[in-house]
Amino acid sequence: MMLTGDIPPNQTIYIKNLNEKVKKEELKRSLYCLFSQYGRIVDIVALKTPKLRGQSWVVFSEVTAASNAVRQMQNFPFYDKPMRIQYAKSKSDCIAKAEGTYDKKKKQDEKVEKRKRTEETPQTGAANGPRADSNGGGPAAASRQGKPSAQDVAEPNNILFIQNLPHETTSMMLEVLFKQYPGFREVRMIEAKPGIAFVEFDDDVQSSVAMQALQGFKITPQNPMAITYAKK
DNA sequence: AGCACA
Repeated sequence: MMLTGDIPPNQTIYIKNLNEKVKKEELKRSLYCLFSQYGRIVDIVALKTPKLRGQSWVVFSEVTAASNAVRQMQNFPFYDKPMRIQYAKSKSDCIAKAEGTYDKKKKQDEKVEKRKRTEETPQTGAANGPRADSNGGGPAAASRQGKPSAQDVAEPNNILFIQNLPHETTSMMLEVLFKQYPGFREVRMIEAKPGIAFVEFDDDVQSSVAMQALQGFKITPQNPMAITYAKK
């Protein structure tokens, strides 16, 4: 059975059937969030060009991480669409560069070849207007500093309170993370309060397992999440 | 469906 379509293992995975409505930056962050459970991620490539939208490359530092990701996240519903994951067909530039095997000249030659091939195909002039590739503003890392004194530390219960999230975190991203743990019920976020979330489990044992597992998890390198029990 | 490194 050729689950990976005959492509040899690669430390980069190729993901297709991604939801094309998701903006590039958000997509990258969510992919990072989702796949960093399998290993160190070196790079994520996502382009919104007509030919490349709906696809991404996630580069791991280890092939084994990529292998696990291919198997375990296959068909995972992500933004309402099942991800289709394969190994990438070629080595990522960032890896070649790190290995010192990156050849810029050769690279350009390949591009020229591809150009020729696509130009042989006659184009019918049905162009859409240019798409605005609007970058959302950079992360305004301005969360409040607050050392809880012993008396306001909540006792263990089934609801977790998450702080220090990047402001662009979505409930979908958190759901992806927390639903890996048994007893997961739901994520709640409040429009007016970015950077925090509540995650509910069936009971306090299950919420505690998830807390241990995800304490300090970084959705972006600057944002280790801080998990406590919610106050009742 | 679509394999790049803007």
